[in-house]
Amino acid sequence: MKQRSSIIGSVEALPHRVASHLSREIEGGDIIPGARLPTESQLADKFGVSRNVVREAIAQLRADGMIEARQGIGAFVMAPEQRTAIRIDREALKDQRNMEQLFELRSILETESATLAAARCASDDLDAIKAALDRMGGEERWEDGSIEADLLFHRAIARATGNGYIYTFISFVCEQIRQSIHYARLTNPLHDLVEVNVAEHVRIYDALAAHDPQAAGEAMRRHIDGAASRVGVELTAKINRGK
Amino acid sequence: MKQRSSIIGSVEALPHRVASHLSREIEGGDIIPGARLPTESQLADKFGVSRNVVREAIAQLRADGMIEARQGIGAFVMAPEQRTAIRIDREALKDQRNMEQLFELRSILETESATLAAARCASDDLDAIKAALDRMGGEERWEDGSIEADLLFHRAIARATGNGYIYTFISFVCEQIRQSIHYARLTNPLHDLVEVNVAEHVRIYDALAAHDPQAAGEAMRRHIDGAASRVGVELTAKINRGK
DNA sequence: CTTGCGATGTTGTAGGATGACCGTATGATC
DNA sequence: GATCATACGGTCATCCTACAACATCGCAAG
Repeated sequence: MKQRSSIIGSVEALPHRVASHLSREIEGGDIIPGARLPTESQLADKFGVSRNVVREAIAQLRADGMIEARQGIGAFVMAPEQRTAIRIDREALKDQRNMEQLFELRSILETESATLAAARCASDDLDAIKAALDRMGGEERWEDGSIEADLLFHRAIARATGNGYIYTFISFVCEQIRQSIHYARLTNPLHDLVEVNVAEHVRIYDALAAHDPQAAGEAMRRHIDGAASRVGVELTAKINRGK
Repeated sequence: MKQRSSIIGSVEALPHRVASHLSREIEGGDIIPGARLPTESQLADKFGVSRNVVREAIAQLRADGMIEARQGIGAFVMAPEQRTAIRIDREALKDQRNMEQLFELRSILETESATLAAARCASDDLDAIKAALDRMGGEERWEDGSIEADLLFHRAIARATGNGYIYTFISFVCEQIRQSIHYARLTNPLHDLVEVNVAEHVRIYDALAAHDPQAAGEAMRRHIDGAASRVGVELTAKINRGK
């Protein structure tokens, strides 16, 4: 079959490209909430793809609650508040300010996570956290393994809160940050900073093991601040949070 | 065209039903991460739908990072940690314990949101918050309008933090809770409780207007606790959070 | 004026055809 | 016998056409 003339040449799949394009148009305000999208056929012509591809793209956006399609009428843009999913634009994180804000959110979640975990964690929770910590301090300080153990550590704490939503949200935010960092600079030895990083984790673990919520929370907050500065993000806007 | 024999009779669209079914199978552990899904044709036969429908369902799951399709090989289940989107199962919120956990997460986010907002909010931010408050206390205390103004109030505070991610996360969590409540019990007069609710909001606003972070945070925490108990959810596991 | 019905447009679903890509088996070459 | 090129079947990616389900509008009959 002859190849249609595509909009852009890329490795990404067509539905994803169409979805991204529509998503940006909606996010950017080109199409206001409540407005109707062009028909599937029109979109197919516009992007130079088949109607089938357009439908798959719309299926993705519809799953997020970004648009709503009604049979016989058309597809409509929905208000951004009633999304059924949270999605973070990886591109936006290249902006230092956005990364800073995401770190601030992470700080909030993780600080409280550590606080709750200190009060609730059982012995097996502590074992899991300790295991992750050992992996970090162990021989596999090389790039990937270390980062993986780092995430494992934080997830283990989140799990120790006993709150599945906290676990989900923290996992998500951390993963977004990790991938964004990993993408920005692939090589990151800096062994002296690794030592600092491990030391911060040890302090968190000690507070958790002592079941001291306040100490755990503060250790975690300092750690996130440190982690942020280590990747070049300064949480300048530090407020005198209720401490 | 003759109607195929569908799995279940429902008003939901076919792709969504297939996606939900697959999602539950993955979430439930029936298909472990890394495993390969049946081919599109097999799934089409299994669900009694066309391959087109299966592809739309997979498109949704793929957008969430739940599965990954590789041309020429098949579709594979991915680890739950590397999802690219957060989605909350509305069904699961019917379980009191899950609702309780979601409220706890909301408490964390909103408390810190109020704290930050108190330190950062500008006069126009306060105006927006005040406007929402007036709408709540105003004449439209009837069901929907009141709840809408309530959400508007909380969103205005989140916006005043200047952190877009905090706004997104809080909007999302609040919306999930609202829809779940709205679904559970459609009628909710209880006018005396409405007065209490408004009073709590006033206290939050006063703290924000006074730019008192600690007072704002505590007022918000008390409000969320109160809101939870008003819908029958007790945040029993209250910890001595770093006060 | 109201009501019913057809025309038209839109999304939803079915089904088949072809291209692109992957893994493996087969067979030729050294 | 070992190695490498090629053929083949399986699978996803995309395209196309056709029809069903639903909504809206206009027009004609009552």
